[in-house]
Amino acid sequence: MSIVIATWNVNSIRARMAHALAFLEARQPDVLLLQELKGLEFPALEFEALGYHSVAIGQKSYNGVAILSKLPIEMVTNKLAGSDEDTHARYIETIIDTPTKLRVVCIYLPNGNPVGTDKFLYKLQWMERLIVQMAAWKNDPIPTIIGGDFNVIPEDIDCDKPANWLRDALFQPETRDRYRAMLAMGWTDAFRALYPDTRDAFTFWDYFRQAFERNRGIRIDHFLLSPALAPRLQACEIDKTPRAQEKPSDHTPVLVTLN
DNA sequence: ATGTCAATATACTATTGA
Repeated sequence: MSIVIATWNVNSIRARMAHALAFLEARQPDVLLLQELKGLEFPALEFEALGYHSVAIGQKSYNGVAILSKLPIEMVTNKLAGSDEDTHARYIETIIDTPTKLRVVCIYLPNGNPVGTDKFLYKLQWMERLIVQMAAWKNDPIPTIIGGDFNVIPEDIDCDKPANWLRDALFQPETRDRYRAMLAMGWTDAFRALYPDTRDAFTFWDYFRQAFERNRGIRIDHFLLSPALAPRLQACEIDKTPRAQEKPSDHTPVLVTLN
């Protein structure tokens, strides 16, 4: 008895609907986390026709996240605690009956570029708020999985060439320190735990300069497992198929299998 | 500095965010 959870930044659900439906048909994950919906409308009925319930929080033009689930799903909140001013649609927290309860959290962590602006400070503050939440969940009886676009390049081996990313918010020491603080608390990076030395395993490639064809990418879409959940990690796979199709998202899906 | 894509307003083009 195992459960498969996938995450994918689709870069507009409207533009990527055919890709999303094809991915669900091909891989049949039990749960799919989506980021960067880029609109207020969410096509819940089309996903329901494939047997997926959904919860979504949209925003005009930017951001937006959703969770699709074949299993019963209950929305807990769509706001990350710790700020009254933050109106971005970047967070959904749910409980899914697997049939034992599992806390499934979908995040679209702020990009933070350019460094030295309010955007970068917002990113760091958002990470601080998430860390506070993760500390609270660490000892909760319900195991937790956090998946999504973290906009963090954790280590040098998670990019094609560190020199290309030195000025990028995704690669700053402040950013990486906060990600490492999450791991230091006892959370597990699912992909890296299974493949500690694997290089050139990326989840995002820029649209320009034939970055995908040359595999000049970064690994920024992650699954973090709470200490109680980590022993149930079975597999983690980056599926590059959707990125190779016509008019793709710049990200490709990651799938994790839990027993 | 460059490059590409998607959404939107400024609307057969420019701006913004990524």
